[in-house]
Amino acid sequence: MRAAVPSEDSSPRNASQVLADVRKLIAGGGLDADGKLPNERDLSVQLNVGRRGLRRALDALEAEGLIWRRQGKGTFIGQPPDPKGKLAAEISAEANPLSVMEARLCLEPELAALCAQRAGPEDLVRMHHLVDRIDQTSDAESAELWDGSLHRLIARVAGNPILMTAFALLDAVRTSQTWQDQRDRARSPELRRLYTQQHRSIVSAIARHDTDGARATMREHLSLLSLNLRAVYPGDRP
Amino acid sequence: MRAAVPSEDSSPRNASQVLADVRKLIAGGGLDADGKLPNERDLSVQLNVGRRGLRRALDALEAEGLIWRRQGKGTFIGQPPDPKGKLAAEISAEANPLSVMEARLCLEPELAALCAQRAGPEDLVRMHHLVDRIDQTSDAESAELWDGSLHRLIARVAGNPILMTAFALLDAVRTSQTWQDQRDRARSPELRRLYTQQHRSIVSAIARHDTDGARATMREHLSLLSLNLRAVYPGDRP
DNA sequence: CGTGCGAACCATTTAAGGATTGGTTCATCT
DNA sequence: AGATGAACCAATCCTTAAATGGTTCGCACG
Repeated sequence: MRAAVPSEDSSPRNASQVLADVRKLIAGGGLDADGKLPNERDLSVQLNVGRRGLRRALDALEAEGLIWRRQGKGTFIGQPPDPKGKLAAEISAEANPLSVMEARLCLEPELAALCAQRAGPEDLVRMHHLVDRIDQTSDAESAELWDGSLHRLIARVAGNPILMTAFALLDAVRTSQTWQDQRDRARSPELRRLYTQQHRSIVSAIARHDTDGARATMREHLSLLSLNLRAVYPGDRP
Repeated sequence: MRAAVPSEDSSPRNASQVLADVRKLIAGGGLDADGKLPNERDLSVQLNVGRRGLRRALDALEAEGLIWRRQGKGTFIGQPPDPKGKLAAEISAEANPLSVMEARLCLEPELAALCAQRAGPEDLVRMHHLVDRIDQTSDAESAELWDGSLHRLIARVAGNPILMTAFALLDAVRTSQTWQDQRDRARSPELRRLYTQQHRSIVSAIARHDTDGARATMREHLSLLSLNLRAVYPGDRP
């Protein structure tokens, strides 16, 4: 490809082609459970572009909030987990799915409210990107990653260190547990549409800086999740 | 030593000699900054006792609370550090009094609501007892301690492991900070009466299992604290 | 037979070294 | 001047061996 078009105005075209290729890769699913992309050296060979050119595409996607990168670790889709979550999980007692959901219902509406107070234009653009990704992804595992990323971004933009750590603990517990049952992910198209609508409502309330609206829509979303969880995990209490 | 007294009633005497030797070592200083003792194998040679005998002495000292041991790590004088300590310190570096209060306003009303669902008779007795103690204590520092105990009890009775961990971190950050200004504690009799009234309202709502009431009264209490805090720490945001 | 002892084995933590991965710089080419 | 590939740098991870406390086993002695 590069050899075929070396003398054309290759720079803008080639860069946008690479960007499109990486987008396709991100959208295509089939990545590891942690959403890890191939390393830069492999990916540049795979996409037939120099590493430097690839990095420029990755820079753009990172700015959009669709990927995160860490030197020595790799490149991953979505938003990064807060490292304090793992630490917090070490000192926390065991939690079951119902108590995790209960904690989410207490915490995340408040985070959404704070996020609505503090979100800037760039944050909102990223949230919209993530909602789009959730919507457009067909495989359940990727949808889960994008979904988790949206919630991570909201928690981060909320801007409170202690609450962020609390959220990170929830995030760490949720992603480390094997009670992610297959049924939990087999979402009917109906349900998926409803979730997406709820995500859009949350982000819309945040965009309007509507604190109460954000709190209410997040609570609504999590209540629905809670209902579905209880159908799978009956129990008298968390 | 053992060779010199093999035929006497050596067991109790030898054991107490070993115990005394280890005590001397503990009291003598000259250990590392982290209070680490030599490993058991070295120490048994040093004190001319078998490892098994040494372990019996160490068992006794551990039971007395003078040392702590961890497999793979070593034996240390004193008590183990609080596992929350590192994480709380990290959070503290990013937090300020306003953000701590903000987190309290988000978290503690929810804890009070869960507590109202789950409190048993014994819990209520303890809560009333603590409220009485806060009321009856004349010095500000003690009142602060009882106050903290009440909030901790509420968080515990709420019964959610994740939220409990979040609260514990919040508590650790709060109590470790030097922002505990003396003015913060010099509460006028007027204000103290109001706080006590609020504490009673909270516990009363909890006793009635009035979830919304508990949430509202806790929020009211913390909002007043927040107001007073803002008077001391002006700032546009947490 | 019961108890103590040393040796051996087991389980957890730590440290070190090499491999992997992203971040940056340098030299060369267009 | 900008793009490119190669080389170098810095951070993270993984593996392995060593260090350390926890426990068991076999033997000796009273």
